[in-house]
Amino acid sequence: MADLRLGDLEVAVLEDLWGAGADHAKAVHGRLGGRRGISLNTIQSTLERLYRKGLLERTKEGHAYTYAPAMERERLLARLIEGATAPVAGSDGADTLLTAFVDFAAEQDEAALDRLEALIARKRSRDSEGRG
Amino acid sequence: MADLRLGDLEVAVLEDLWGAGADHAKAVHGRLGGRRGISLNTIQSTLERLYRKGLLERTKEGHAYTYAPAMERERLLARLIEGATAPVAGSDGADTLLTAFVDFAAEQDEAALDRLEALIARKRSRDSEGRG
DNA sequence: TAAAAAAACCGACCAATGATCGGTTTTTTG
DNA sequence: CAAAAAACCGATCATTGGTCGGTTTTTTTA
Repeated sequence: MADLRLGDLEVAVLEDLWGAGADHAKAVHGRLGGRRGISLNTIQSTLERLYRKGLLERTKEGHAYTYAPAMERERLLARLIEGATAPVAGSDGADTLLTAFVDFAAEQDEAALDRLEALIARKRSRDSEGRG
Repeated sequence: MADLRLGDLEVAVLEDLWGAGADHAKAVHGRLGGRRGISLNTIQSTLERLYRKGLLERTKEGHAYTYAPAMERERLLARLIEGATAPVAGSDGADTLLTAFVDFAAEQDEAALDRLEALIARKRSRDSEGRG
């Protein structure tokens, strides 16, 4: 379940469903198909692939599947980070990766470190509050 | 220069050179080839590919190339994070990604958030010191 | 209930990329 | 100059994502 490769269309479909919440292949195609000149079949295959990857859930409503994201964007991002870095992040504890991320964040913009700290604080308070 | 896919062998070779600092194809093959039952040619191709990707530098010493990592592990990790997440990290500012990372870190182990904070603090002081 | 419409399902092809190497040329060097 | 070492060239294979056409199954609906 580790490494997760996503193509352009797969990401586009995910984006679409994060926006729409849950929908049928046809509707997704309606929104993305035109812009890309892509057939409904292609969208169906892509939905199926995302489903097999565990990134979409689906339920049969009447005759057609309704697809919905199986996780939020943040969760997927976390898995992508994990998948992309795990093979390279040495076994010397996770600090290499934490360091790398701090460097990365600092490169983005000056205020990023502040926001990162704030998010840590919020995460802490939520966790302690919510369960324990 | 964005997306960066690394195969198993490519990562193994990078690891090897982060350890060795700089070396010839033959030496890398000496260390990795046996374990994998891989030919010297395969190692050479892989070094070449990594070189083309900008992940290794090389200089001709005598008749053979000496390859060395073009960046440290942390820098590569940062690029992998960027490459893996950029297509999915919405355009709503970088906070989605920061949040995802905080979640990810928190999942790793309890103390990770503490270390992350410490690293932020250190990064800050280094930066202001260095070019303040 | 039988035809028409809709959607799933199946299988196929293409392109890119990483792993893998054999063989040939070039460069050293003894 | 001959032998050894390494680069260089090109070729094959597997996997994966994008792309469909055609067939079967399921629903409608006339």
